Amino acid sequence: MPRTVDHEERRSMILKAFMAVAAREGLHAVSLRAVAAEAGISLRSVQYYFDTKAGLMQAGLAALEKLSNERVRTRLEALEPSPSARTTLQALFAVALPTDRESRRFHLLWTSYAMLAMTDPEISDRTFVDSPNRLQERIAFILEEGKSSGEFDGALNGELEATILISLIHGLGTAVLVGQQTSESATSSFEHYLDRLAGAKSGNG
Amino acid sequence: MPRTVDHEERRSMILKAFMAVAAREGLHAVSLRAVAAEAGISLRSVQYYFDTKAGLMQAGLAALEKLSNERVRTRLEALEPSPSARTTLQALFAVALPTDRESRRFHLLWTSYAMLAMTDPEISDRTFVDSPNRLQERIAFILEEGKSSGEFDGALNGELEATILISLIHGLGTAVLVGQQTSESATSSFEHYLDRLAGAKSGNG
DNA sequence: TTTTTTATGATACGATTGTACCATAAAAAA
DNA sequence: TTTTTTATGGTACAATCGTATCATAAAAAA
Repeated sequence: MPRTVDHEERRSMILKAFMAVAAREGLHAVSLRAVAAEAGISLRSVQYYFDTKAGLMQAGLAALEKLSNERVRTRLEALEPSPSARTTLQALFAVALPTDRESRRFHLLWTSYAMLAMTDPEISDRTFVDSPNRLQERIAFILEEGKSSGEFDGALNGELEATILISLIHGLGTAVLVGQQTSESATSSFEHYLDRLAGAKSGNG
Repeated sequence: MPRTVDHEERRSMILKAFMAVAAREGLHAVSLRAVAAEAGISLRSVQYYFDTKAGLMQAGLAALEKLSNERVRTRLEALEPSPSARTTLQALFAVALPTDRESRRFHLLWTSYAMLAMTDPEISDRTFVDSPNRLQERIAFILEEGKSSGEFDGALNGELEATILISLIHGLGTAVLVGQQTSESATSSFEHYLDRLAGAKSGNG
């Protein structure tokens, strides 16, 4: 088996074990030995493919981000052709809500990483600015489309509304994650919000 | 000095050191020795007042919650007598926004604890349900008062709006904490939201 | 076939951690 | 004054961690 082994396949196999350990025991409790045991390989092999623990942690965050992007893309591609702005926003909300185990795992680890990045200089804190920024731009774009199609009022401030929407989505997601809200109550709240957003066609001043 | 020493004063002195270490190095990096060094006392003394690390961690969360409640209370008491619903909501938002160092520290540690509670059974996860629930009830009450005074539409669903408001406040707070939003943009967004909430007096169907 | 490179295992090392134990100074109680 | 209790320091211990080193099986290259 040695020589000619797919490095990327090997790395992603180890990263899968990393995610499992991190989700089960907490990001802070991840150790190279625990990841090795989870993957069924030796400590040395984890070192071989990620060099240091910092390398593994950084790769873990990158993998998390990639996974999230794929989930969003899959969800949006599953929509009917030319979906309405509201349908698209609903899909973005649904994929962000930590309902299934994989989604809950993502939320837990993403937030843990975000907090870690605030004290640990080895974790890039740009990720937690750039990634939400991209989502916010996407939402702003959806809102613009909604304005063009007459679904939303043309006077609606897309940038401001996008900021509110992404914060609301994130806030409701966290509330569901910690168990303060149920998926149902969070969804009703979001739908109610969309109702008013669509209904407030004449703005407020 | 021994015999007759104020235990509560001693504990809160150590907890202050605990907060400092946790905020500077991250909650995961807190050790009994680091707290002892920060407080300028011996490891043994930290053990004496908190017994185990789990005891210290639990006391840390309780202290954090108490600190937050005091901040909210102080802020609300500083308002003019009989403030409008909007003024009260603005104050709640302002105190929740991580602008000053103490507020940023609170947000970082609170969220870190919330994530920790999801994998560590020694940290009570009820805290992260009960505490937001109390805030949500308070917001709902404020909205009811606003409805009575005519500031908000009487048909407004207070429970639903409170859920949205608390999630929005939390979401914007986190966005500011990680640096994705500035305090100014978050504040504009919140004000804009309040505008529409107050303006949508005829509901939406 | 011999040699080199790749991938992996085993393990040792120094550092750090939570916990437990022993000693003792100081104050209160007798 | 003697005795007991409280508060604190010092330290030892076993466990765990990240990292580094040595050895080697296996495959590719020569």
